[in-house]
Amino acid sequence: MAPGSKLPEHRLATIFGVSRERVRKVLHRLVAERRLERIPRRGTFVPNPSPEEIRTVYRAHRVFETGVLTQLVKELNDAMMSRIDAHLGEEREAASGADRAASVRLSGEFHVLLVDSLKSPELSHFLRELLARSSLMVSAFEPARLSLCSVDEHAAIAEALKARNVERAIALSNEHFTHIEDRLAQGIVERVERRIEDALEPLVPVARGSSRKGRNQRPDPKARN
Amino acid sequence: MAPGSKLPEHRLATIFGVSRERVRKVLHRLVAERRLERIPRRGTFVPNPSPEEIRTVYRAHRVFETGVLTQLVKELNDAMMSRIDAHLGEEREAASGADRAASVRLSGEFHVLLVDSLKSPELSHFLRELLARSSLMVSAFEPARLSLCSVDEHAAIAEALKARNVERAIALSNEHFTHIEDRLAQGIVERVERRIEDALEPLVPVARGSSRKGRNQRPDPKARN
DNA sequence: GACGGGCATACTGTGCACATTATCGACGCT
DNA sequence: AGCGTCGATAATGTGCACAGTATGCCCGTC
Repeated sequence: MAPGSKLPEHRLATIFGVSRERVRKVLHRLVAERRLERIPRRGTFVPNPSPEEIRTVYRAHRVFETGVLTQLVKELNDAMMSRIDAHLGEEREAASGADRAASVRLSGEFHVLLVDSLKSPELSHFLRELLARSSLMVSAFEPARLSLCSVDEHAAIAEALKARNVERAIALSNEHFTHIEDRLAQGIVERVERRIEDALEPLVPVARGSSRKGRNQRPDPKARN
Repeated sequence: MAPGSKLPEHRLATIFGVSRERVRKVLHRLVAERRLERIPRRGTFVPNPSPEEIRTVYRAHRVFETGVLTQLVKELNDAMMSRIDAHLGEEREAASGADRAASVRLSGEFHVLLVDSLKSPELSHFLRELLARSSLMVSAFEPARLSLCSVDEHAAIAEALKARNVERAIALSNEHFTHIEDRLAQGIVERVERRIEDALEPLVPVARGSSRKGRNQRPDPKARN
């Protein structure tokens, strides 16, 4: 599922064995959630996030969690703290173990746990949409390093919360998201460099033939899913 | 457009002179934005917000704007302040004048102005969805008093922002939304009382006849738009 | 050899018709 | 008279087929 690849409705329908209308419905929902992009009369595409978009998404994360932490300090009780501690325990276990998938999932759920404790479906829903977009960007630009959220940074935020230190919790949270953003930005420049190399390769003298370059201008004509 | 009223697809299609599929698409989008409710195989309805839902929406407003104000104090510059002042001027003008519609619109746009200055489409989009839900609740429970946002409260928040006083700005903002929430809660109890009266009326002895109570159990069978 | 216009193809957009299901009135029973 | 069941009706859900359009290839021309 490379960024920029097209998602033809009929192809998806045949792949998943459902009708095209069903595919359309799902695609429209994903577009509404900003997880796909749609150009009228052209088709639906996997978004290719620009550095600017990455910046605005993580800026949203920082502003949002600032509000969450400020409110959370006012409401924090023992039950919440023990839930947070339990979650950090799970995170550490997954991080030390080999279960990369669980580690990634738990990393995101730390922030979900914080906002869910405020008991506002609107806030929870917004964070989940933001996380979905972040995950997409991560999977696009960080196929290797899967665990972006550091457990230690989560633990530090939790410590500041326990100490009822709003300023410190906010500062740590903002740094936390900035770390992720910076690593993504690093990933994107690496990707661009790789693409430039790929684009330049056909131009340097290639000894042995089979240099079919007239057809299939698209980067991945058989892109699926 | 009374809360709880049903929105039949075919009827809307004939009213607006478009195909039913077009209506369906719009209804689904509005449902995704939580501005309508849909029960599978039953239909689409104008939401009848419960007190609990009102609480969570304004809680979201408070938490969200807390984050916005905290960030805004760090970034505030002269251009933004002058934009805010200009907006407050417009609000005052509309409030003193007879243009109720403009007054309501500008009241909401004050908060939009704040979040837009943070230059994150994600944050702006979320606030607009929240405002759409708030407006719906206001129109449902406050048909008379249209201007819920007080211009003075907006001005006070702006003053605290100028003074770089984060705590005060947040406190004023939270109170501001709590005021709106309380007035809505008051509106909802009044509405409930009115409904109870309406429901009780047929039970008290009615002198003159035409008490058709067997048919049309629905509160408004001819509900349109 | 390169550029521009025309044509074939594939994909998206949309209306339509049928199948499915919930609702409401009526009838019969207890 | 109240309640349960059955049938008619209307509204929703879904697949299908056609229309409109962008894309890419091919050929003709400069």
